[in-house]
Amino acid sequence: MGEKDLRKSMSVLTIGTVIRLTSLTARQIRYYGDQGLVFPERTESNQRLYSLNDIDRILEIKDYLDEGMNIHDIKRIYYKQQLRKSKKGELTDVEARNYLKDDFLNAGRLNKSNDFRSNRL
DNA sequence: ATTCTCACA
DNA sequence: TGTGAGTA
Repeated sequence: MGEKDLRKSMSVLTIGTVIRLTSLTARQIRYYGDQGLVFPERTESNQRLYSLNDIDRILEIKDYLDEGMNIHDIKRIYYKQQLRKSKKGELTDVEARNYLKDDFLNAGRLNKSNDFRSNRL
């Protein structure tokens, strides 16, 4: 990983900045984090801090949502992407369990109607 | 002035 | 998802 990428992964932007850069509401931005789609850091005062990479991902999520996908579909996409990145590490296995566990928990109550799993990446 | 969590007439 | 309340 180069220095440039390192800078892009530095969490230094407050949610206010993210709002201006993405035209999304604080509610939506925080929600993506709650769903494990982005992982902003936290300051000692519990303030969320986003990186430029987070901005890219948030913008991407926004597009996917506009294209009709739901949080679950997007989760699957990033889940598969990470499987490809780390071919078979122990960390992946652990994270895989977390993703699935989280998936099942949320699947228990809400939306059972949206069952179009088309976007296989 | 900003952001955070929580909850819903 | 919006929004208002009550904080930090």
